[in-house]
Amino acid sequence: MSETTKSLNFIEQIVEEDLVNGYTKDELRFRFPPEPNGYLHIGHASSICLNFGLGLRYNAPVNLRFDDTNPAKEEQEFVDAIKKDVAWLGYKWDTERYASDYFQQLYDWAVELIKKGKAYVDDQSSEEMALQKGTPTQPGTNSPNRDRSIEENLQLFEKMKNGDFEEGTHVLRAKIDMGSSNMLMRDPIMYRILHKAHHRTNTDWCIYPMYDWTHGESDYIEQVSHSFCTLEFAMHRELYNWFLDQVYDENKIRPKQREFARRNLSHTVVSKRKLAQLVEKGVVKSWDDPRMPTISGLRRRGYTPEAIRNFTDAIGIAKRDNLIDVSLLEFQVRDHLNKVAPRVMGVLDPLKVVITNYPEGEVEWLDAENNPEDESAGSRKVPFSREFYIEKEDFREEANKKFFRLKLGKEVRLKNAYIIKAESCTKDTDGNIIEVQCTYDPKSKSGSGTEESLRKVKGTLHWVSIKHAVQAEVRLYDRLFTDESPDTHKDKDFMEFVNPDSLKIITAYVEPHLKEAKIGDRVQFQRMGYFCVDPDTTAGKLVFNRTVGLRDSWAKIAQK
RNA sequence: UGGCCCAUGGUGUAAUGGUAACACUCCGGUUUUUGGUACCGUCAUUCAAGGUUCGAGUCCUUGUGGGCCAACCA
Repeated sequence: MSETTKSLNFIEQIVEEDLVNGYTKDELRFRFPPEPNGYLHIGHASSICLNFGLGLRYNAPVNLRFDDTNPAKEEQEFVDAIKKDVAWLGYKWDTERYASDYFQQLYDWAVELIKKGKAYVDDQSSEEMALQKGTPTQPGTNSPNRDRSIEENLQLFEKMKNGDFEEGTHVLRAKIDMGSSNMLMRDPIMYRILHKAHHRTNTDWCIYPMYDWTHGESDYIEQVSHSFCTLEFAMHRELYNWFLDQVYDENKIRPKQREFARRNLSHTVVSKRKLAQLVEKGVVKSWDDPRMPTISGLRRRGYTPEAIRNFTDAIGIAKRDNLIDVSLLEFQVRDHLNKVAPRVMGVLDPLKVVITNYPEGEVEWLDAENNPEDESAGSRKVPFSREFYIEKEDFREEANKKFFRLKLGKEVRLKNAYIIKAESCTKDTDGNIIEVQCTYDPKSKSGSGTEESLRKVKGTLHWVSIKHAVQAEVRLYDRLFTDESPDTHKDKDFMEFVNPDSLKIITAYVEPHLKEAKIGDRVQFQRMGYFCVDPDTTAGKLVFNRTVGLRDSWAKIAQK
């Protein structure tokens, strides 16, 4: 064990300081509080890993709390999807909570605020209230209803709750300070009327608490010690604390809100509205399309939970604006898959090769290592015969010495098989090469230990015996947007940057044993990249998604 | 004519007043039956200007640049 004391991020430092200044370890409690109004995406992963990571680090409970205060947007379907994604990422929440569990408590507290003269019912239109609210540079003015009597407020609020009013006609407001430089403190709305069924409380309520009134109090009810959220909530902290002051009991834990910068990933968008647009416009097929930055999309793409966790770990957490290059994410999948993905051979762009001196009809089952990074992965048998496919790009009639592949008159190693030499090739009437004729060195078989087999030949190709090949649909993905930050241009819509070539579907030929592959299986097609079996796969049709290509230094050389 | 937050290489993060670190990317090299992996090497005096200090990326001031705040959304 090396003594590499990893430096703490500023969030961990806050917790450490609190541990020094009075908190005991068993008082620590965290929460991940999604609104069940959509699918989780890569941006949420940071928050999930931050909160659950803290839980793991301090052996503290982490609640999964659904912030379900707006029945107009929230659905059970999203609750289920979120639970699935968090669990898939590998985290276990202590208890599953819902802000809606606290509706009664919140209501009771609101009544007390009214009694203390700290909240009032306003029956102006939202336009009137907006006008009175002022602007960031101009103070607001008091509502004419601000000094309504406590008795009247109580009656009105009761009526709101009982459903006596139409939507939009009355709200309950906290009486704070219309002159505050913080707009959120200008008598914020605590409750609004919504005659809508809630996915959990159904029609029990027709008044619903607003985020600010709900969030801190929910943290307090759950005795969450640290409530971490993104920077755009920084201004809410003052209000969070004000609401907490109204109900706080000194013998209890007082939750502390702190903010961090949301992580922005390059070449994608993450807002629900924009992702929905991609689905609706048919740019992608679904919310879990492998090109989507959703957790479900990444999962389908073949990303592993480990890769995503390592990614969030590597990018850290801070307060400054950021745009994280996708290469950091891609590195993590490659890094993990390199260790765990079995190697197989698959030809994506086939060119037929015939070994003229190999006996017709003969088949040899050759040994192939499953993973050079992991001896315990063992080996498998791969069929070799007279005719097989190689990649079109692996043959040239002539090429310079930098081309370590098959060319006329030169030798190359077939992975796990023989050394072959290209003798001639045939072309169709358009001049396209359609077949290469080779000879092989029978004594050069891989692993045979003969002098010939030990010969060093520059270049090793993957191949698939034609007679044994299994056809598979392969979906090759590229970044969804050509611009690194598609939705930050003032003069251009993000849809203008959609990459028209983000998906390419081809037919590939793969090793026969892949017929047994199951949905979700991840493999490396040697020299080609990492692939996983898509859920569209059926008994008669194999479908692979390319998760990510291998690093390709040849492509860089070839470009020059 | 406001308030709050932020500023370290191409990217992300660290350095807790003691002489800029780690990862990715890029470029170059070694090993290799994957042009993969692994390994080695190159790439910044920290937005600017002042100030405090023996010493400043770190503290102060003033600029500059960026983000956030006026939903009965979260």
